[in-house]
Amino acid sequence: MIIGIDEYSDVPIYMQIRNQIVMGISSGELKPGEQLPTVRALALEIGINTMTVSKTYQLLKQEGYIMTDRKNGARVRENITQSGVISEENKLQLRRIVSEARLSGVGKDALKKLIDEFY
Amino acid sequence: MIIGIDEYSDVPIYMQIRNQIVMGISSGELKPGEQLPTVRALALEIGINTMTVSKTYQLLKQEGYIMTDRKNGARVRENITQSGVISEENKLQLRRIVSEARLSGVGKDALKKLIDEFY
Amino acid sequence: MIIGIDEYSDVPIYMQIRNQIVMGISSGELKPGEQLPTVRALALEIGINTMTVSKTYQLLKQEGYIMTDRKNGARVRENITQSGVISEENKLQLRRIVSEARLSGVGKDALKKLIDEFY
Amino acid sequence: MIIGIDEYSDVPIYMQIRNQIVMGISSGELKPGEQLPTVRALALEIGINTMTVSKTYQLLKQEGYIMTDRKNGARVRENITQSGVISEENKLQLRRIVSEARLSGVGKDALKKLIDEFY
DNA sequence: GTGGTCTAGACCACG
DNA sequence: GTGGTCTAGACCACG
Repeated sequence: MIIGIDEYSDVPIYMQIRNQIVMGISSGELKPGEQLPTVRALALEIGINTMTVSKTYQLLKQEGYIMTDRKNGARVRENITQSGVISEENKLQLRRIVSEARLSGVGKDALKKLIDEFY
Repeated sequence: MIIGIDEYSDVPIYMQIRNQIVMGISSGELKPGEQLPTVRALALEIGINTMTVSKTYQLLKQEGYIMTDRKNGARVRENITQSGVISEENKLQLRRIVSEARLSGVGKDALKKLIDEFY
Repeated sequence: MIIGIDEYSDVPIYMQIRNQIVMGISSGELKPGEQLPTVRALALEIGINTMTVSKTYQLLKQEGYIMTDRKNGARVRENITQSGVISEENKLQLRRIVSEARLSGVGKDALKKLIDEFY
Repeated sequence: MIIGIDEYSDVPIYMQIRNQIVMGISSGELKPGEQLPTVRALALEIGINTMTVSKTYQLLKQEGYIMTDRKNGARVRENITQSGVISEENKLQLRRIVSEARLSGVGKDALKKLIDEFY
């Protein structure tokens, strides 16, 4: 899986990586149990500091998306805990996005189509 | 329209206000041409610095949601420009939200229901 | 409140600070709403790096014990969320401590006395 | 006695095994003088490196919980030295657990009940 | 002035 | 070899 950083984005680098890995897991590009690159390898590949990647992995681990075993490095978790609900924060952000889309003249159906595309 | 700040949120205050005003315009709670409170009044009401509210209004103006003139203060724009498309940034955020929801075990339909609710 | 670091401990520095602050909040030494020292001040006082203190504050914030407002720095939260239950991890650790105490010839009552003392 | 490893835990594997054996001795599931499995057998059973089990046994021996001889392998000590006091480290950890429980809204009695349960 | 992020480099425990 | 921790120093957005 290729990870790309937008250096002009307001989103912190460790968060950009985190988001891309989460989307990769959801899309199936990253399979349950699959090895992630080592902290050092990913840092070298992207051209950033190991600490930044380390921060990403710790966040993903704490969120329950990955696990780190000391021998093999980081792996996608086999059984990701499913809360069954959307977080309040994501709900609020979704509401904001829908509002902005509506004011831009984007219809409901276009939004639902994107849901289908991304799901 | 009542504006509330979540002091525990990581979203900057000026952005929280901006988001609530945008959602207010979209929902119709704020009508086209409607007068917004003065910077000073809103700052006093929320209990924050005037500079922060000022930043919000400048952002909203630059985004084309409101217009300001020296005489009448800030007003919701009568004819907000409609690009007809969702911004790339919002698209990416939507994709992230959908991914997280999916991994949480939330179904497509639940997401589409929220679209209906928020639109 | 005075924070002391045991540099020979296996517990990471950021965790030692975190633990002491949590115990300070529980004992009432740190009151709800009370200002914590700034990241820089605490780092200087303890003689460690600001990053390490920053890590502590982020952890405490994520755990819901403190909040950071961008103007005034970090403060003890007024309304700490009460789960009403002991975490599974703490339960397991408690069980280990009780087992070790028992094998050392420490009685039940001595343990309960400590509960009273620390609560 | 069955030993289980939590691969998602931050507690090192050798420590998880050590803790379970100590709790097993305290609960009476492992009797004084009882033979422990060989390093190789236990490693095979759990599916980990022999080095890790070896580390556990060395620690338990050094702590005075077990004794090893070349002929019979490892056995639970008949007469574990009883200091009669709780170690300073365990005391500190107990204090931390009590503090966290208190802030979570858990009462003294619930904690004492756990002492009774685990003792 | 405040916390948040990031770098370059180092050392360590675990396995 | 792996992630986890820490340092010394820097820049930035927010308010």
